[in-house]
Amino acid sequence: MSAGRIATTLYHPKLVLQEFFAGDPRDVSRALLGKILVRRRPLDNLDCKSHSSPFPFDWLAAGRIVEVEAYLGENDPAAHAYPGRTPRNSVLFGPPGHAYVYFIYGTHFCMNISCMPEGEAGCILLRALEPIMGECAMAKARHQDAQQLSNIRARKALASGPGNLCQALAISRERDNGKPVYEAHSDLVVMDDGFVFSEMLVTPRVGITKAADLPLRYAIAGNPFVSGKRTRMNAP
DNA sequence: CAACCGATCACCT
DNA sequence: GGTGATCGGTTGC
Repeated sequence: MSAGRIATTLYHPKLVLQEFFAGDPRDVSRALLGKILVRRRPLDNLDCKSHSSPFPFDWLAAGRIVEVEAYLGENDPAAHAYPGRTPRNSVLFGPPGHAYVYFIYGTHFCMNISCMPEGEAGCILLRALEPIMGECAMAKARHQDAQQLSNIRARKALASGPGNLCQALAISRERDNGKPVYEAHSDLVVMDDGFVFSEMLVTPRVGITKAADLPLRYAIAGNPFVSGKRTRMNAP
C-alpha cells in the first residue's frame, strides 16, 4: 500500500454505488470485505433533545466489514430465497444493494445486502464488523459498559456475529428492511476508504444444516473481530 | 473450553 | 406445529 493510498483512505471515503452489488454473491462478498458499513441515526431519535447539533444526524457509528457469507438464491438450499419469492423474502428478488433484515430465533435480527439484478435472488449476510467509529453508541445499544472498551474482548463483543452486529447499529426489520444502502443521504450506507488486506479466509457457512459444506463464508484472515473461535482454517 | 439449552417469534407446511 | 443464516449463560469434563 502506497502513502498516497493511505491519504485516500483517511480523507476520501467513497460511497459504494448500487452497481457494486449487482453481481454474483460470491464475487460481491469478496469485494465487500474491508468496506465500511456506516450507520447514522436521525435527529428524531436523539436522546438528549436539549443539545442542538449542526449535523443532520445525532450519532455516527461505523465498522469495517470483516466477515460475510454468500447466499446464492433459489438454487441454494440454505438460502431464504430457496422456496421462491414469498412476502418475507421479496427484498431478495428486488434490485441489488438493498438491506434484507429478518428476525430469527425470537430474539435477533440479521442483515443481508441483496445482490444480482432485479428478478434474481442472492444476498450477502453481514457477520462481523471491526468497530472504527461510534463505539460508545454501539456499546450503549448492546447494553455493554463503555468504560471497558479499551479491552479487546469488549470491542470484539460489539459487532461480532450477525445478531450482535445488528444490535450494535440498531438495525431492525421494521426500520431497515428493504432500505437501499447506496444512497448518500440514507442512514445506512456502505463506503470504500481504499482499505486493502492481504489474505482471505474461506470456510463453510455457520449455523446452517442444508448445503452446509459449501465454502461460502469469507473473512479477513487473522482479523480479531471475526466471529467464532476459528479465524484461520477450515473444518472438514 | 466444549457442549448444551432456553429464549421467543415470524414464517411456511 | 416445527423450525431457524443466534446469543449468552450454565454445565460438566
